[in-house]
Amino acid sequence: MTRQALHQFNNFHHTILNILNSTAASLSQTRQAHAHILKTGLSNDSHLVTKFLSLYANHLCFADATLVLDSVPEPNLFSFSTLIYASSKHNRFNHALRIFSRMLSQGLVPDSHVVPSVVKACAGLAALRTGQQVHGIASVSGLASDSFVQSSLVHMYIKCDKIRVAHKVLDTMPQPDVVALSALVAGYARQGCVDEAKELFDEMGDVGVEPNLVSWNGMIAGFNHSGLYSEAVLMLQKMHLRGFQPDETSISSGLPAVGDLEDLEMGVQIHGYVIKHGIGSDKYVVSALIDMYGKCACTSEMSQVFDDMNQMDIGACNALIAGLSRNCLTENALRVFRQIEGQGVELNVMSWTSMIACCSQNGKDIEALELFREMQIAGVKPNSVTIPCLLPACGNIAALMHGKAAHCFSLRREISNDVYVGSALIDMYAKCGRIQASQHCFDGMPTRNLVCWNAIMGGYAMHGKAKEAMDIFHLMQRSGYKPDFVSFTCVLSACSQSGLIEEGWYYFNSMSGEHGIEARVEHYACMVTLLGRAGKLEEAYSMIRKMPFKPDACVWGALLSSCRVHSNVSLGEAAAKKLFELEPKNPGNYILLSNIYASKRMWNEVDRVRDTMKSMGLRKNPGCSWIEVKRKVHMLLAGDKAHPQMAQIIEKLDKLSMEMKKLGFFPITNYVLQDVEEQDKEQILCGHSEKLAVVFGILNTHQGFSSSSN
DNA sequence: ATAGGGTTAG
Repeated sequence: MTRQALHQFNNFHHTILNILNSTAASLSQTRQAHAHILKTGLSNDSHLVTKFLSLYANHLCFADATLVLDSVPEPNLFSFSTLIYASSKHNRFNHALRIFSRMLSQGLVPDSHVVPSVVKACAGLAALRTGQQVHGIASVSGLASDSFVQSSLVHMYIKCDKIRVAHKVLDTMPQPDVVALSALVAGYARQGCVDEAKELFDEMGDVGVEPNLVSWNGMIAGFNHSGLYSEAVLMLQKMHLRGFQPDETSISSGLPAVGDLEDLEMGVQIHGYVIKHGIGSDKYVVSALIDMYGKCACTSEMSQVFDDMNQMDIGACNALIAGLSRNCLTENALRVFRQIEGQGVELNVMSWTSMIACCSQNGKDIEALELFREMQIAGVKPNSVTIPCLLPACGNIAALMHGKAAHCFSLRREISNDVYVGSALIDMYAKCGRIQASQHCFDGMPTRNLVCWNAIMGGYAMHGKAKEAMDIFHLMQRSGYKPDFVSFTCVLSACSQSGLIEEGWYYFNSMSGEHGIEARVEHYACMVTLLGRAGKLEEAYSMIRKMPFKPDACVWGALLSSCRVHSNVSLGEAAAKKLFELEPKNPGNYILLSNIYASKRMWNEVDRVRDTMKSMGLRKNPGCSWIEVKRKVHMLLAGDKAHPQMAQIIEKLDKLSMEMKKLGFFPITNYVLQDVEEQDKEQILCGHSEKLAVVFGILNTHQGFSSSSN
């Protein structure tokens, strides 16, 4: 070696030592040093190897780190441990587990340092089986009494929703620490086991552990997560009284509960606290404030908080979209959504799902379906919340094909067993005229909740199958479910569809009598429909007058429809008068009234109503009737599965409904069925083999219409 | 070289 070379080498060596001792060595420095080490053959030094492993891993260069590990003939426990620790720390859980299994295959016995990192990886992946195996290995290696190991196991079992197992592990700890206890408290509370959480929290003192800020926060978050809003808020107040300063976490966990209680006064008070304590720039706090104002219907305050935010955050954006959606400001929500998209902030599943939910809840069904498509093009994977948000849009416009596609999607993503997905599928199929498919979904569900039962019952009610609906109502109770107000809406509407007056009264009276549920406005609407359709119009009217609250448009609408059926002018006028006040822009009400006049040949009155409509710029919305037609076609096709062209017919129907809604009105009914009476339409669609030819004829006519206009 | 609590979509 020449003198110069030796000098250079010494310089290098010096540099390398400096680099290795500084924790903040840059990636290029690390690479340079590593290259040098490889050239000069110092790579058997296990201390150096470990140092490189840790440097590479902390720069998230796991491939390089693994390469270093590969270059050593026999890495020691310390080297493995370092890499596993770093992998876990940076959420590379699978990597951590791979390295761990390599470590085991080299015959190395894990120690109390490496096990917590491995367990953390299992927790991160919610990999219960692997976690249990690691637990076994730790026990065999005599590490089960190490407090760090135990603490990590507690955490892992909580993440895997095995709270009781976690509790057992904790009970074996001679001195459970505040960390593990707080995690367990939060775990219980999150799962809705409030009593256990409270008990554990209250008994912390007895074990010699004082609950700290984190313990309190865990309780608040847990209560919020389980829907126990007043408990959450109470906890927040209590901790403050006990001398704890609520921090960012306390506030962001407690505020959503304040919003759900619509306690604006407290919300504003907390907002003041946030400003006073300078924690208003925390992104979680900002999101929670937006959420709270949104829930309290204070949209301008909500937007103010958003505008004052100094850093763009997708969580806050999502909260804003949800808030606008909640307050029916669909256009604004869409604008915000597109703005975010344009600003280069990455939209996540929640952003897309919120937007889809917003559209399907606010009458923008086509937009919801289009957003779903766009979302997939954008490469964002829909989840088990996205599907139940999308499906109502399919049902609303009887878009069976889209609904089926969503069903297939949930089967592929293995989320079809989710109770919300299942319930939404049941409802979608029913609305598309496929009650058999609804029943099939219901039967296939491994777990059910009340929502599922209500969905299938509502489906039968919708199809006018009162017997089936009532059977389900009783079967549900025998299966141990207590009916709620939705269940009664379903069973009552089933009765009203089939004119079962006696049964209707029975269920209506049993509601408050046997089940302790106060009748709501929708239950009264069902009863009005039931009585009205049976021709007991005066009785229906007195039902409305006896209601303990202000009748809404549904109730008056039910009366008006009944008056149409029975051609009752005087009561029809009374109902219409109320409806014109409640929803002046709904053309359906004017049409119903004019139909009543027409049935009595009161042509002057007919003209008067039509003139009013015209002067208000209203016109008949044929889209609604078309969707009804379509439902019937779906229903009828379901009974004729053998028809060779069924698939094409349905596909055409779906495409058509999309196009027509886009056009803003409904050519088919206008164009072809314009002058056909209701009962004739019925005949066209429910006749025998000609029916399909007729439907096809309609479609072909429309096809010609639509292609020539394009 | 180990550790616990947070917002927004049904």
